Formats: sequence, C-alpha cells, structure tokens
Amino acid sequence: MNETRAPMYLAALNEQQRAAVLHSGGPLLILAGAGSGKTRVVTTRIAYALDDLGADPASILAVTFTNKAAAEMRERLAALTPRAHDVLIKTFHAFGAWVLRRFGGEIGIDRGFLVYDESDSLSLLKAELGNACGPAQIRGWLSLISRAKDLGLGPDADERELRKLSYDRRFPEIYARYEERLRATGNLDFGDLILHALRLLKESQTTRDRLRRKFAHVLVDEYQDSNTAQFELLKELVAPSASLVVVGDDDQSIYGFRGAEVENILTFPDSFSGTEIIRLEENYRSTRTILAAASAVVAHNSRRMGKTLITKNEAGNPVHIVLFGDYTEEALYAARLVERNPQTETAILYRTNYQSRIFEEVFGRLGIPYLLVGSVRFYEREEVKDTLAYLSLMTNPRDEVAARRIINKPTRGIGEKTEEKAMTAAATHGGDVLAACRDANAFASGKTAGRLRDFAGLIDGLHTLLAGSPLTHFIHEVIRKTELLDLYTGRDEAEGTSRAKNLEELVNAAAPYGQGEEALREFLENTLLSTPEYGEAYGGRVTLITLHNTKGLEFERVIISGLEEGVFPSERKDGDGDIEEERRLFYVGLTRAKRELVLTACRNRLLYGQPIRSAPSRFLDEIPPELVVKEDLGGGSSAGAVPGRASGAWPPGTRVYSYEYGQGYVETSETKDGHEVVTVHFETGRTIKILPKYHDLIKAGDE
DNA sequence: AGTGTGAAGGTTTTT
DNA sequence: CCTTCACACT
Repeated sequence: MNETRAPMYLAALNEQQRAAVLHSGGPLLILAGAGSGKTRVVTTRIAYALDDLGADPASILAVTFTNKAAAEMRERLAALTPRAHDVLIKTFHAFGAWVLRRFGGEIGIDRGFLVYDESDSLSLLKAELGNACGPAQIRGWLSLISRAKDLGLGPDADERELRKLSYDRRFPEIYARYEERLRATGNLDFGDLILHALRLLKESQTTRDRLRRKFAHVLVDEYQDSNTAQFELLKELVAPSASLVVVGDDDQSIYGFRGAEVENILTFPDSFSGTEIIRLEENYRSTRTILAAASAVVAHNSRRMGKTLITKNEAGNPVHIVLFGDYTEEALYAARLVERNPQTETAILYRTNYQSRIFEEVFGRLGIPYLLVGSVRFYEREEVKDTLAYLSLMTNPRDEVAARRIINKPTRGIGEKTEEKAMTAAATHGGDVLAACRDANAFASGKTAGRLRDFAGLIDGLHTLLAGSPLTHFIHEVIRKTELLDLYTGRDEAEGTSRAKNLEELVNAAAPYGQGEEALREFLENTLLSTPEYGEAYGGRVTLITLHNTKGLEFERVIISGLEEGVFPSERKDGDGDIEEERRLFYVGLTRAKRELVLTACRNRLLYGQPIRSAPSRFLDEIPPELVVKEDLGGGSSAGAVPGRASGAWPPGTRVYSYEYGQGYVETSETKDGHEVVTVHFETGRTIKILPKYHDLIKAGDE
C-alpha cells in the first residue's frame, strides 16, 4: 500500500473499512452491520481501483438489488471520482437484461425482447389456462413458477426438483405451458433475466470467457438478498483471477418471499475458496439508544451469524412508542410531529403500500408536502401501460399480452370473441398478431375484419413515423393518433384524475433517447426495469415509504407506523409467514433512524373497510423497557371523547415525561371546556401549560 | 359490441 | 373499502 499516494478519502475510513477498500487477492466477504458505512466502502473501493490501481471503468461491475440502491451508488461514486461514468452499476435483473440484450441471440433469445411484469405474466397465464382456474389460483401458479426460476429451475428441470415446490401434480405441466406461451411472445419475465443469463453462461463458453475477461472487478451489494439463480450466475461470471467482493448483513435479509437465500451469505466462504472476511461493526448512523433497541430486537432471532454493533454516538432520546385509537389519529400525530420540526428529515414507514393512503390524505389536507416512494409504480399505471403496449407491439408484433391489452382500447368494436380468434390466427403467422390482423378476412366477417385491418394499419402507420422523428415527438404522436390521449383526457374530466398528465410525463421521459427503433428499445427497457419516483414539486422533508424500500436509506427521524399484530408482523392465512423475516424487516426499519425513533400502533384497524380490534405488535415488547417511553393517546372508540380520561388524571405533583421537553412534574391542574389543562415545570427550567389530551405527555414510569 | 348493475371476494413486501 | 366478475340490457 502506498500511503503517500492514497487519496484523501481513505483517511476518512476506520481501520476495517480501509482494509476492505485496500484488500486484494482472493474473494472478500464484508459483513456490514446497519449504518456501518457499507455503501461508502463499496464506492470508495471502486474509486480507489479507478484512481489508484488504474482500473478500466468498463471492467468494473457493481450489482445491487433495488433500483434505488443502484441510483444511490451511482450518485455517491460520481461524487468521489470523475472516472465513474463507464462503471456498470445495475440491479441483478438489469444486468441480466444487459447480458441477454447483447449475447442472448446465442440461446435463441430475441434481441428486442421486452420484460413482462407480474401483471403481464398474469394475463398471459390466464390466456393459457382459460377459465379453468380462478384468478387466485393463477396467481398461485405464477408465484410457484417464479420461485422455480429463483431456484434456477427451468421448466425442463428435474421433475423431482420441481415437485419440491408443489405437491400439485399439475405444476410441471402448467409451468411448461406458461413457458411455451411466453417464448412465443419473444419476451421475458423477471425471473428469465437471471435464469437465461445463467443458461447462456453455462452453454456458451465464448460468451462466458468474454464476460469473465471483461469484468475484472465484481462487487455485489446486499448479498444476503441474492437467490440461488443469482448465486449461480455469479459463480459463472466471475473468473478465478477476478476481484470479487460481496457485502451484506444476514440480519437485513428481507426478501425471502421472493427466493432470497440467506444461506448464500452464510456459505460464501465455502463456495469461493480463499475468502477473507471483514466485519464492519461500528455504526455511524444512530444514537446509542436506537442501536441498543434494534440490537435487542434482532437478538430474538435464532438463525443468524451474530454480530455486535457498537457506536461512539451519544445516547440520545428514548424510543417513543405511541398508541392510538385509529389510523387517522396516528396520521394526525405524525403530521403534528412534522409540523413541529419541519426541518427535520423524516420518514414514515409502513408494512404495506396501501397504508400510505391515510398519510397522503392527512398531509394533503394540512398542506404538508411529502414524497411518496414506490406505491403505484409509474410504469404500472393503466394509461402508461397502454401506451407502452402500443410501443411494444410495434417493436415486437408477437407480443400477445400487449396486443390483447390494446386491441380494443380505445374501443373500436373488437370484442372478446374476435380477440380470441385473432390470437389463434396469430399462431399461423408465426405468432405475429399484426400479420393476423392484416389478414383478418381469413377468420372474421367483413365489418369486423375491417376493424382488425384498421387496427393493424394504425400501428403500421405509426411505425413508419418512428424512423425519422425524435422519440418524444414520436410517442406524442402515438398517444394522439391512437386516441389514448382523448380517452384519458375525457376520463380525467369525469373522474378528476390526472392520467393525461402522466402520459405527458411519459413523453418527457423519452427526451434523452434520441430517435429511431434502437432508441425506442432502449427507452422501453429502461422504463420497464426502473421505478421513477414522482418527487416533482416536492418541497418538504417527509418521505412516505414501505419498510422494504428503505433499505440503504437513513433519516434523522423515523416513524414506523401500524405496529399491530396482523399488520406488522403481517399475518397470512396459510400460516407460512416467517416471523424472523418480519423481525429483520423491523430491524431494518429501526436502524434507518439517526436521532429520533417513533413507533406507533392503533387499537382499531380497518379490515376490508370494517374496523376491527387489533393488538399491539409483539415487536414492541422486544425493545428493553428502559430504552422506551410509552404513551397511550387512544382509548377505545374512534368517535367522541375517550372514556376513562376524566378530569383529574394529572393531579399536581405527578411526575411526567414529555418527548419534546423532557422530565418534569405537574404544578397545577384545572379543567377548561371539558379539557384538562396542566402546568408542568420541566427540569430544563421551563414551565409550560399543556393540554395532555393533545400533547405527547406521559406519566413517568407509565407503562 | 358496449355498458351498467349487483354480488362476491380479496391484501404483504420487489425485480 | 376496493377491485373484479358474471349477467342482463341497450
């Protein structure tokens, strides 16, 4: 190591971090606790390789699991070195697409393939199985198929292996039928991006060698989230001579439901011989209290490597637990916290996306700006998918799912029966739906055939515009000529929505892509594999986000909401919920907080619109009581006054604790307009009048 | 072919 | 509370 040449950024690292950056030789496993500077180590390591070891940017591959993490890494690397531009930073799936786009032809994959999302796969399987299965069952089959792909099992895999996934004897056959139908469209689903990339590397020695030569440096972030297929892909991809670094934390494995195998990180040293392990156990993010709470919670899990996180940070405030009557109170409380310290960067975390709704509503009503992350992904919106379907069908006329979606949208007099006939006819044209429509006289009567020909004509006509015009202009023509724009403008007026605006946004999103067929393909690929956030006009400091989406992020103040049994931990009827994974998810949430941590729960929650009682999450009891301040702001009913809170609940002399002001005692107590008003003298020397009902005041030692 | 009605049924989490 | 689906009507 050459200390004199070592750049400034190395000086900012601790000993373990520096060792992780400078390590050379065999594979490296970095076990990085929450907040231990993991991303910093990865980005610094890349910058060091570029700036000091003279590595070629194009020889570096960094893989993450979410788009957000990839974006974050790109940004932070760019801040370290100007040579970052050509470094390949992608999600595992996007990397699979990258490989297949270039070399997939060798195993018969269409260069112009698009990626079907879950709903596309669903409609495809539905088309294949007809009315024989209900929607729930189709969903079930699809999830099995996707698990199989996670395991690296294609439809031709050993039947005994496939049977392990399902006792249902029909599964292998249904998997095979789905796959055949999918291949006929020329497109791929998410699982295929990994599975076929793996197959390619196994079958084509040329491509494997080529990629192995190219990627002399491979880094994998969030390695605990990798699944079996991804692990195998990695083994094929990385040359023995290459530098392989994986970073992860078994306590933060939260994607088991989509096939992630914690085993991959536990057995990494066995799979890659000569592995060195470096542990990052110093947390730079959270207060001592927050870290102690999180560590105590995750200690309840049995299947873990075990590690001890330490921090030099101050103890900070206790963890604040608040109980409410219902979700509205919970949301109002969060809003009030935000209003009180509007400059404090805050995140509101929840288990499921739909829980964001009440916060959106309350924040909107109070005029508090917020950033909503994830929720309904842009490209999953109906109007966006419609437009993308037109574009897809143009580039790939075998795209059955796209064709079904738009063949009668806007309505053009083509019904279900006709649609079915057209799809059947497509088979005789090599799957080309547009060709079948042009030749509609073969299976449809005069008028209907004319409509089908018009449909094909519309798309062919649009296609001719593609070559000469910039992509933005072209897509605008598509939404105009297909009359999607009119359709949604009309609906917007009727329903008060803003779908037409989303279409404009889609047009704008195409701006960086130049023109022509190639630009369109690139645009489609990027759109389908990424999730842009709508942060426009966001002027505030509040983020609404699912727990899963927060991985890798940090906030000054974190509010985890909906801590109720059945919600978090979530409860599944079929009973194979994994409580330890839920707990890890909770751990992830807790460790996002830098300084302030608020946990909230409600006594009543809504199930299908009906209020039902719910018990506070067991996780709340797993935090040591001495780290916690508990408060109960919600009696029984959500309507009217709370019984049992009559005047005199705060007699003079009561020792109290306020989250805002600290310890104190009640000096006087009186009742005004039916509300109890107390004067509290705090240890800080301040004396303040407080309405306990509306303030987070609690009795010291209160449970 | 398209549209409107009522009843039934359904919730994780992401690529 | 929402969406989705079957069925009857225009």
